[in-house]
Amino acid sequence: MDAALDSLREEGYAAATARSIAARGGFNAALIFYHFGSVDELFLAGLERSSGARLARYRAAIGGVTDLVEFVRVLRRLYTEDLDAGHISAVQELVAASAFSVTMGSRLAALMEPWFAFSEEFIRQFLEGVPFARHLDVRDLTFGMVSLYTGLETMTRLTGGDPARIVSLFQTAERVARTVGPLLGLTRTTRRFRGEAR
Amino acid sequence: MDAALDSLREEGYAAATARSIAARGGFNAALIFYHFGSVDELFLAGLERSSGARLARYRAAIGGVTDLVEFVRVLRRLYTEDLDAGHISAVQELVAASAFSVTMGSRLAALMEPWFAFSEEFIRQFLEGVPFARHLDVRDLTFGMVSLYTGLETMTRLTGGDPARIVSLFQTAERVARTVGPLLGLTRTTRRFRGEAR
Amino acid sequence: MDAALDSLREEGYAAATARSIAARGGFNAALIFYHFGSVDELFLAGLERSSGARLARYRAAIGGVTDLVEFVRVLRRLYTEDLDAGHISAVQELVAASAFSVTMGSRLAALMEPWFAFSEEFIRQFLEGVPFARHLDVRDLTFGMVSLYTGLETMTRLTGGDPARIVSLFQTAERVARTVGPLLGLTRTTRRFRGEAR
Amino acid sequence: MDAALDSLREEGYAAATARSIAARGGFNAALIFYHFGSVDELFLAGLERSSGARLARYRAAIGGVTDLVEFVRVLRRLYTEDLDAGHISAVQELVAASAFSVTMGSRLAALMEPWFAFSEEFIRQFLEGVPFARHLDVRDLTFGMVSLYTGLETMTRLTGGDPARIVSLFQTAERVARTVGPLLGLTRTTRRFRGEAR
DNA sequence: TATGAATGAGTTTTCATTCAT
DNA sequence: GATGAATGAAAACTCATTCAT
Repeated sequence: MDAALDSLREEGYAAATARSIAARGGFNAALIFYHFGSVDELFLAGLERSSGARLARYRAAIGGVTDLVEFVRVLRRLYTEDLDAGHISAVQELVAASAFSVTMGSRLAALMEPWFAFSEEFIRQFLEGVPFARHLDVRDLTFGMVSLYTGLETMTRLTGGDPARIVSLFQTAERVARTVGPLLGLTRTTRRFRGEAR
Repeated sequence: MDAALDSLREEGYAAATARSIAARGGFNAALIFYHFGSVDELFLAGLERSSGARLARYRAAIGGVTDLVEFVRVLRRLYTEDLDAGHISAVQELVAASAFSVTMGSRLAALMEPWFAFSEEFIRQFLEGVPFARHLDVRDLTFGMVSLYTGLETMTRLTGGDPARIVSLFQTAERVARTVGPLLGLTRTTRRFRGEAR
Repeated sequence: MDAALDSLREEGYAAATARSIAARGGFNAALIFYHFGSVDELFLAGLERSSGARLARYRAAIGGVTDLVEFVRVLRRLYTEDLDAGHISAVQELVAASAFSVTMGSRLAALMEPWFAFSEEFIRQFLEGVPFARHLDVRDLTFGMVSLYTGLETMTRLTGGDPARIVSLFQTAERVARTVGPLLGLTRTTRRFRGEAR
Repeated sequence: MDAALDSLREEGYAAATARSIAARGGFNAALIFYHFGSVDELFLAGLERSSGARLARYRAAIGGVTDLVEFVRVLRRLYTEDLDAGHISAVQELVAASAFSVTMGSRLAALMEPWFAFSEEFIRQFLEGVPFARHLDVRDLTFGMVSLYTGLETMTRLTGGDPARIVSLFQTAERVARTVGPLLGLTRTTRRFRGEAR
């Protein structure tokens, strides 16, 4: 699975063939079919495993954040980590490649489901008690956020992979958060300071 | 070129083979190589042509807009049009598929350049005179906007292609624009009312 | 025809396609078929033309030579000329490529026929009155000479195309001629001095 | 490898396609790529194998010969054997076909290297102690001999493949050797008769 | 559980040649 | 005499997958 994901992010879906994966992992290509049935299933298995681990990390890091600025900051760290590790690359490759395969598409969609759920839950919690929230559809925000998150990766790669843009972008986001957040009452920092421990 | 782009959006990059394109267009597959040299070159030629036409349409529709709400509304119309026509699909397919090909990647990046330029110019013009703008890096906003724009397409397709989500999302965006715009002085409606013709 | 022969010697038979020849000559590839019927026929036509011209040159330069050393010297000049001009290259390419085509093979053999005839005639004349000649079969000498002549070109090209080897080889040949010629009575220089003008 | 070489000598390079080789050998054409990567690599592998075996045979048969006439005789036997087996044909086909491919050309040149080395070593040894040798450049003789050896094959094939010419040619060579050898002291027969065992 | 070999289906690409204009 | 477009046949090569061992 490691070899498969490595292949995916370093060479792309088209070049991540059974032979190439096997070469990378130092095993016989037929083993892929013995254990996983097909190359795509191997990718899915790998993704399932890594996806779970990553989601847990996101939950731990983001879960209790109630401040918009803090949120942006944490997200930046997570994002650059993921970018470095190539996690998003791997997913994006599969998503793009199997966008037209009904089976693969739904398998991948299922894989993303927990992420949508987590995002939604988090955003919902974040907006709780915020007056402005009645203008917002949480599902829309979730969808937009996930789309942006993955879209950034694609665009970064396309434009040469320079992470500077991403860093700068998160800084701008932070400044927006700092300014807009309070205006919309999107920060519950104050309340937190009133003493409830977490 | 039509057949190629149709293939690209309806079957995806992997299935958009010379043979399949030729079958769709009713001509001999060898013609692709005779005229374009390679399948990828054909895709690029098609994209170049459609990209120019689309950009012109965007310029015409968005160019003079100075109101954030109006902007969101126009963008929604353009986006759903594009989504229907499959323009973004075609680009996304190519982008994802050639993310690892240095040559194709840079060709595509070059193709997107005018879009970045247009977005940037528009955003810059939009923020002119807006006090809040000093918190914003225009290049970041541009990058984020383009990424979101294309990312939405991928995610829409992955989750079944239901356009309802997109419609709803733009409605939410409109509501945000309506509320946040004035707060940040992002609307120059007032000034426009002061009589300067456009 | 010029374009075809140029293609042949500079790119080799496999790469000397109708399209490439036409591009080199600045005309439409279909013209080849209009005028010559096929690419191979074009090659043959070109070869026929150049072969005649070259043979005339050989005849003029070698015809009256009766001294072995002089012969080697003249041959060296002709050979390096041909090597530079790529004449032998072109022939060799065709010979090798059509060695298994009965039609092409016999056409080429026919093309070489005058060369064999000339060589044979020259050698025969050269050996006239030479006592050692009774040990020699003129046809064998001819065949060997032509084979060596063309074989040298192939081997030169294979080993990097350095003409220094050829130069050196002809020098060695000259020294052999100088030593061996008189021993075998292969020089009629003396007789020529007895007054017959040339 | 056998099928490939057979194809090469019986049909020529152009017709020795993966399909034709596979048909001849009774296996799937894809196997060629599985095992050798490309058709050319297969040819090289085959040639490498057969070249080694042939060189060993030449060494054994020619190695100890010190008499020029004997040498011609042995060479005639070897040559007709090779001609029958098509060894030279195969090489010539490859040499001619890949004369313009830098990679293939150098691979083939490397393959011929041991032959040049062997020829040179043999000739050097042969000329040892021969006074006339100071007129001769051993590298030139080697180059000329190899060129003639292979050139004869091409020309034989071109002129219909009749081996009679070759037989006759070697007979002439033998007669020349018989006459010229002693004149130049190219025979060490005498010395051998003086009793030194070999 | 592992492997090397095998294969069929499919891909891009090339090219001589034809043909309507 | 010239051209651009078209095409069928065939080439090299790839790859997921199978299978005997």
